[in-house]
Amino acid sequence: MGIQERKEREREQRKQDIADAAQKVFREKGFDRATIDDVAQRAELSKGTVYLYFKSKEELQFAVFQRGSHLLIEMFQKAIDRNRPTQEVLLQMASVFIEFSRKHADYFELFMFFQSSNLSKLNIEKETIEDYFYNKSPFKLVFDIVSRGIEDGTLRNDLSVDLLASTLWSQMLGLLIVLHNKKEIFHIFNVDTEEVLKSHFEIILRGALKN
Amino acid sequence: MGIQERKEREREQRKQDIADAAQKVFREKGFDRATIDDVAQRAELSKGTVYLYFKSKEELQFAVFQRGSHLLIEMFQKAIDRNRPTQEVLLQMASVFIEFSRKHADYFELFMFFQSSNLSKLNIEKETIEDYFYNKSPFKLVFDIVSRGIEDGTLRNDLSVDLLASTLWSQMLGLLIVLHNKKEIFHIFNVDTEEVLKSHFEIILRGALKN
DNA sequence: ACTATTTAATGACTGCCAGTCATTTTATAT
DNA sequence: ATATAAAATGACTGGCAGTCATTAAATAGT
Repeated sequence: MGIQERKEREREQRKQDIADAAQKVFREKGFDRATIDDVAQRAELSKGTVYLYFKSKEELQFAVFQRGSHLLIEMFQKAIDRNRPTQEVLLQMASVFIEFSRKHADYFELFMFFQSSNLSKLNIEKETIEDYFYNKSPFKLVFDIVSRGIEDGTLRNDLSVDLLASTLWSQMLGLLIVLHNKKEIFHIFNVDTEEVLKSHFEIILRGALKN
Repeated sequence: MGIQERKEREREQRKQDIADAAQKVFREKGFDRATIDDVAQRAELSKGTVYLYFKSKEELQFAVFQRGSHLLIEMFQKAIDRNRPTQEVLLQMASVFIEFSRKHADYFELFMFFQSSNLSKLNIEKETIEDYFYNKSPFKLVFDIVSRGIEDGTLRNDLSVDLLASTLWSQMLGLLIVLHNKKEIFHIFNVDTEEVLKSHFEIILRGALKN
């Protein structure tokens, strides 16, 4: 009796279709201006149906965020050349992240949004959020490379892999958030955001490499 | 004819009163749940009057943010002991910032909100925002101490004061944003946010101090 | 093939609220 | 005392997230 399974697949497909529609609408109008009716119309469904698949507008937003996250993972994977020295790979990843924040600013702004909200206060299925962090976060890739870096002696070994990876990732993500769309503001202080990134790497590398 | 001046003062006073009310209401209900009517009622004024003084709910939010920023400046000033070595003063400031993000989480969440929004897209008087960055940002204090640190040889001198100060500030603010309210999430990766802060300083100090 | 039952989809409706604006009240000028 | 200007009011509008009673479609039972 494959009916259960087929229904399961169909349900998943519909969910994807709605997320597709949401993605387009959010990109076109921006999250705040977009309405659930817009999304429903785009997906050729009624508003009520959208709510059968996503419990809130925020959950829909989280679904789009996850797609952005997935894109970042792909970009990382494409960029990582495991034949190159670890330091180079790490810098390459950072560079991909910077590129992501610029070329896919709409996605990156979702990163900013969810970093800045108290996830537990959002009307999103807890399971959905946990599944993301357990299974779908791009951080996992960073962990792999940092792990290799500590093993091959590139990175300092007085901090645990978990800790060093978490720290480097958080610093990078945090910095990108603070710099994003702030060119003009940094110019008030006679600084360009590009330079800040460069000096970040100057400081971090000196601080994180071995010896 | 001091009527002009008196009126000016009264207007400013009323603005403060409304901001006071907003601060209380936002703290009690949270920004999203709070309504302008709540604020008006708290200030014993009508909704329309609130809009005579603030052009949008966001502008009211920005006014409260500025109070938080002012509090942070005061906390910095109280903590800075210019007789102590620069490295110690810098760490002391970082420690105050961490304390601020915890003990005044409602204010800090406004920092997060405005860092994560595109300021130019908010319905806030441009002049208000510029005035803040030019005259009221706590970053200025960081700049002073970093400047001293470069002069007295504590900090590396191959980066300009503006640049090093901007970088250290952005790293710290970004990291606090990423860590805030994320204890549980970091635990998924076997890391505590406290440790991340410690290792941040390990890395930054090694990377930013001279030689 | 027909009927009953379960599952999916619909869209009119509700409640809420940011922001507006014609009207009223209060303060100042003449 | 009256005219004019400035400040305050609150009823009203438009828009939208989320709900739910109703309808339609799919599946199961006989």
